[in-house]
Amino acid sequence: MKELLNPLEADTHVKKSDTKRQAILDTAYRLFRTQGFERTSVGEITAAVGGSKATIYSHFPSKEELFVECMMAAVENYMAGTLKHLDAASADPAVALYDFGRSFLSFICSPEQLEVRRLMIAEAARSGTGKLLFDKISVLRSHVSAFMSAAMASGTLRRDDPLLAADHLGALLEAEMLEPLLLQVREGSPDEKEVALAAKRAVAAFLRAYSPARRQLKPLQTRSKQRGVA
Amino acid sequence: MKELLNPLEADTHVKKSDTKRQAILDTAYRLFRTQGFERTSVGEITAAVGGSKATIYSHFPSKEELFVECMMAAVENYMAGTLKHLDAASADPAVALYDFGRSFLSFICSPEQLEVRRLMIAEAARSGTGKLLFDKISVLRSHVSAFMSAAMASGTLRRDDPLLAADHLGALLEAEMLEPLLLQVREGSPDEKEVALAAKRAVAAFLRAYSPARRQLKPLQTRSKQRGVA
DNA sequence: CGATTACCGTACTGTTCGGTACAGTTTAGT
DNA sequence: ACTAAACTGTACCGAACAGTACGGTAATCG
Repeated sequence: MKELLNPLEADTHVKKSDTKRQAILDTAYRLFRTQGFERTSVGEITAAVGGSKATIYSHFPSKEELFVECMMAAVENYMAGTLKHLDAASADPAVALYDFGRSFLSFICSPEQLEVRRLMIAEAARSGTGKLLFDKISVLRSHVSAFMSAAMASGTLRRDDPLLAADHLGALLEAEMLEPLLLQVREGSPDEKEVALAAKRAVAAFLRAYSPARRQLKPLQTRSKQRGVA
Repeated sequence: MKELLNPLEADTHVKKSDTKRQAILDTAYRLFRTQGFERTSVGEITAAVGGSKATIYSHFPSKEELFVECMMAAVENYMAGTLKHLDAASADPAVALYDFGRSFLSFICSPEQLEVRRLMIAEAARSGTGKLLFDKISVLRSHVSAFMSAAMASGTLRRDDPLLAADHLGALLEAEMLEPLLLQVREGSPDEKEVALAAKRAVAAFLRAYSPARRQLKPLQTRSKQRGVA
């Protein structure tokens, strides 16, 4: 019953049990996250998941490809964690932005996501894992950008490059907490209250920066043209 | 003549030649930056600097401490690169912020600084190197915060937490470029024109967010209290 | 000059790692 | 029950690694 879920996933190897494969992926993912790629040995994964090293190498051709599959699962998880907070668009864009910002920041600051972020940056050059995550982030960016575009069309935000506005919102959200967390100067994740306050300050600053201009201090129609990635 | 420059630096080892020590540090720093800690072997450093492995181990007790010394030099370099653009305060705070933002962003986006940043995040847990960098960043933050404080006192910026304003400015500056560069989705550093445009957009958004309020939409005296690091 | 000192080159030790071989054991489909 | 596949345990290989030992060389300084 469980083998017919997808017959074309045998691109690399033959078909094997799926539960074992998933158990290996889960354990390897956890160890890679907390220890990094080089400091995690296949023997350690074997001991943690239980079983034999040969089993791992019957499911994955190398440690490298096992790592890449873990990272692909990680970015899928990233998307599931961020995009689900984007559909509930409140009537007031201010509270919609705040709700999104708070849950987004809370997700970003979770220990697992911090570990993934560190790992992605550390191993960005390896097998193009960095691009893997960035492409997923781009999807999120374009979603936020669509929200911005709509808010600009309805007049609740000033007319500007919606993608730029999305980048600025994301940066403001991360401004207070991300750097010390990535550099591990604090021990654990911040609590929800701290996150909520940082998100509140970030959204407040964003709304001040992107509220509609009261007077035409600057020409409104200047849309910056093709600023980088589409 | 050169041995009397500092007689108390022999805390770890005896006094040796300084030029060789510096050559080892420079080479190791470059290799660590481009390849990371684990992927750089002492033999590789030896081959690149010329000489023998025993010489390295006569200057540094272990690979780990050699790495830490490299990172300390890196953060010193970081401070020298960022703080020097902060003194030239123009009359108009807008152009002062823009000048600082552009040079700061250009420095941050240089290949060497990107490599250092990746390395610091990757090896943040090792010997507290992450805290090492963050403490230096905090010095920069407090300098920018002092500038903000002065601008708020003179009425050119709205009254708010100056440290928060500094964080928001820094985040806006990095908003467009840092993430793809850290994840290595682009090949090299952006050119000066791109950096200047991103800085211009960031400073424009910042000035919109932190220009003095025209009317009292929100109470002005609400200073957020003790937001994290002093 | 003589002696101390830094440096070099090479070989070595002990360990760890990624990956394989293989024989035995469990599991699942029919 | 029979069989084929997946799985396990252990042992192994070759390579790479951090760090050491040691004899030889070049430079520095009295």
